[in-house]
Amino acid sequence: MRNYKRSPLMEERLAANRQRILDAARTLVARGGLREAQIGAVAAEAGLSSGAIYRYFPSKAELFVDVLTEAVRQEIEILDAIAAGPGTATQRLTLAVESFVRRALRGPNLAYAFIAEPAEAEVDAARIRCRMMFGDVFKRLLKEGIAAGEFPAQNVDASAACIVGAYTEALVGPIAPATRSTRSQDRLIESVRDFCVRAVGVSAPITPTARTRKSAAKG
Amino acid sequence: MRNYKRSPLMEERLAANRQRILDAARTLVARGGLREAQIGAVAAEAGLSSGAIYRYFPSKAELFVDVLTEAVRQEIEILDAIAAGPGTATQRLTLAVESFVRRALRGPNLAYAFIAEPAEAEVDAARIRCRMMFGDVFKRLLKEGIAAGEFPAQNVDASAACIVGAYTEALVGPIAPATRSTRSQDRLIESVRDFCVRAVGVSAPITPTARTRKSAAKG
DNA sequence: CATATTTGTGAAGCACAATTCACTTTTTGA
DNA sequence: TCAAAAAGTGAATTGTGCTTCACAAATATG
Repeated sequence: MRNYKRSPLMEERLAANRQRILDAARTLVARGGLREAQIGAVAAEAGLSSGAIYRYFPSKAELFVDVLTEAVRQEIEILDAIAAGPGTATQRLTLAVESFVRRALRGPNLAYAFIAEPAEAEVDAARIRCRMMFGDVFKRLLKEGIAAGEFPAQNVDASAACIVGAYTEALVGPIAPATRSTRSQDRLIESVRDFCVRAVGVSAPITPTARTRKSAAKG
Repeated sequence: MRNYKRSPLMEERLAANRQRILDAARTLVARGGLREAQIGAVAAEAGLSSGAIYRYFPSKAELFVDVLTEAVRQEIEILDAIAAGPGTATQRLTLAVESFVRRALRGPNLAYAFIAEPAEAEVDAARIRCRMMFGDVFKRLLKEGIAAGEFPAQNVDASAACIVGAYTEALVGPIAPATRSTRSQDRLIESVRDFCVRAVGVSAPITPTARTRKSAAKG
């Protein structure tokens, strides 16, 4: 028995286990935050023993960096698609913020829980990188809008960070927990979206169903 | 020896110790975040033994709730003074954001480190309350501005939260660490300030030395 | 000054949760 | 079917840092 080789079936099962661990971790974080997502709990949720986790991930920190990375990658893809899509920069910015906030509120998407929550240094570092990635999407959008004359000149680094900060706070801060009904969620989404759009200096405020109106007179 | 009474001198020394503990904790947090501020370190910094801490505070959590509360109270006082002061709502908002960001960047004021950092549930709860207190100051300002016709109607709860989130992110997020020179700090302060002012819907953007200009034409 | 009371000390105790490891079960290859 | 290899188990180990506590030092009272 020199040459041990995993059968394709086994290979698959292992990959499935790994994914189940990631999913379990994600679920627990979405449910109760990183605080609740202990190795034991993750293992139980995944239907494995705590020891088994360490066959798949070298440490708790690395596990959660992976969870975070995966969750954020999905979000970034969506944001990127919107940013690269059709329409004016204003329209795309509007859509990007709205879509992010809506998805976050819907949960258990948890990218948002991750952006905001604390953890061991290693995970923390990954979180900062992720916030930066989100910021970069907006930064690009801002540059385009400024070039197109839609937005006034501004410090795009700062504005991008402010946008990320603004909707994060609105999502995980004191406001969100009180926001339960679909009705009030919609209101929150609109409010945050409009806040961000105004913040980058769009002169004609956007109304619920946004369309470009070059000729719009301002009050 | 039935009726033991502390001499005034002793009373004073105890109060001084208590304050020294609070200061030590504050210093350590400002220096290395909550992560570094362990009971042992706080005790050493205060020139006491770890056991002594527990003569003054029932637990680490309560100690840090007190530290946080004290730090935030100072900030709120300043913000409140600005909010209640003279000038249009726009001017006061401008000044409030600018002043907060400037003070935070100056450090070791650490109110900001506290707003953003994680901790045990108890401290976390206090942090949320504090963010709400900051939000409330802006909320009032927004209401006034709307009443005065300076800002368009908007969800003041959401906008206030967004403002707090925006400058917090700009301060503790990815941007701030790179911001070292006074020059670039000034730029950051201006950028964040302008972002927030535009965000609430002031039609005429504010320039470094702000003045109201009703008639400003747009490009 | 003698004694009760409070304050200060810091090593020991404790709780909690990550990680390891001796062992069992399962899979693989002959 | 059997032995080597790998995967899985979960109780024991470990590390970390808050909290306690038996004792010492200081302070107050008679």
